[in-house]
Amino acid sequence: MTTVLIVDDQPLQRLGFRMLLESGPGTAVVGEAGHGAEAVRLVAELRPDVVLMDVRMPGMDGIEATRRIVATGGRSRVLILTTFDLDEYAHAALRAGASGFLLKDALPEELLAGIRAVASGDAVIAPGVTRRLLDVYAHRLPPNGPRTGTPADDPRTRTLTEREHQILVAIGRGWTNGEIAERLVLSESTVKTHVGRVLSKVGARDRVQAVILAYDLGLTRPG
Amino acid sequence: MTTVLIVDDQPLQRLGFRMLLESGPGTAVVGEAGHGAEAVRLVAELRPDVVLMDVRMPGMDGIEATRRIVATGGRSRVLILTTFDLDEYAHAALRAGASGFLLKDALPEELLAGIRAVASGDAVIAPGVTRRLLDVYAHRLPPNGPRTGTPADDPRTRTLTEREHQILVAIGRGWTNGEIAERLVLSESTVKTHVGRVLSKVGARDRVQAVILAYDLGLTRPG
DNA sequence: AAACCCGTGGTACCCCGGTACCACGGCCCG
DNA sequence: CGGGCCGTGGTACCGGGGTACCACGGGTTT
Repeated sequence: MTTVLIVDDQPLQRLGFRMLLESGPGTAVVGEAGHGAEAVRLVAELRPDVVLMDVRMPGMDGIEATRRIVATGGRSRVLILTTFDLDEYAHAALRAGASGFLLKDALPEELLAGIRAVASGDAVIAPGVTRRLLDVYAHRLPPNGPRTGTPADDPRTRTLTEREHQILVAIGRGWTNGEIAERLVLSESTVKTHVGRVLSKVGARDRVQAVILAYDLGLTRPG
Repeated sequence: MTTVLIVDDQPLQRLGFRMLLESGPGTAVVGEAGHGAEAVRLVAELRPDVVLMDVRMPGMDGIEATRRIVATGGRSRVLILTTFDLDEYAHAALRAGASGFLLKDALPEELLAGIRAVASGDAVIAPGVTRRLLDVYAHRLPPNGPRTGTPADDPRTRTLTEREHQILVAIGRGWTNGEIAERLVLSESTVKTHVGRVLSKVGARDRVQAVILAYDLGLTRPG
């Protein structure tokens, strides 16, 4: 019997997962969490075999929650679920230590299969994402996968600093450089410097594409 | 017994709705559709009391599907479901003839209550959206609601022309004016003219905010 | 026929955004 | 201690974006 913790900010979505998992034999839902912090807490308490983790959540997101769960060294394995088929996401998720990465538009059987696979120690990646992941990792990592060693950080892929992340979020909200300067209490020059670095790091040619990226990464939530 | 047709492009989400509706007494799921066109077809065939309609779908979206369903004059009533709490959305949905508008993060009980209300002829609007809707409609429409008569189209709220809509989508993809001109085979001057009109119509001060709007409206899909 | 909307195009102007390059203080780590 | 990295800031330059205003042909409505 595989025990599962469901993490998603939408009650209705959780219900769907719960119904699915409880209808199939071999899986049992031992808990639900509505955001990242709660997930981390419940994993420590319930020690589930598999954590079904949504990426986009208010407060602590799925990636960060995954990072912390994996860092505790427990035996729980994290299966990331997201609506979007985006490379950056997959990379971040796997770097955070997730054992799998599936899209929410997966068929119920695929999801069940994924949970079984992850529970038995395998890794699962959504079909569409696999090939591009391989393209990226194949030539710079040992064959046993991304979990061993730090992915070589070339400056282009290097993660954003806290400040830069903050700037990216601000861009994603549609703020002008002037507004960002105002709200973060900076000079516009500084903002421009940061924006420039952010754009070059994430590979966006202008702030418009950075906005798109912010949405794709879930940094900005519609509405 | 209220019959319901579920329309959502994500099988897992449909499953959640189905489980919920079949567990509660008084509601029965008579069918599922994965996109707008299928929804229109199935409504004509199954004549459900209520159509549970997602907004963001590939191909024909929920708004357009709603428009067509309502246009047929059947007795099916449409309850729109969306992830996002956005005015424009609500307006478009209600203009299209929907009987209700709920957010996907609603609690299961709220959803059931919404379906019951819509089935019995009432209108339902998500709490957060209600007030702003009233603010907009209160002073320009008769008290019995948006369904009677055309909402006075002042130029600011007037719907985009087909071309302008196309331009907005292009902006949402992150294209520069030059790229739009190239791909749509126009002069850059013309593109600028269109862009300007789009921005003023949708109330965006620059293309960055138009991109955000495009995401919020579901014109652009992440990934 | 006149009025209107839509799509197309142009000119002119200004400002914001992005880049290149540089500078300095604080901090941490080898 | 010296070398990075990070955050802060500046100057200078230029290209694209946005606005204002105008123009014309084709279609529909009045």
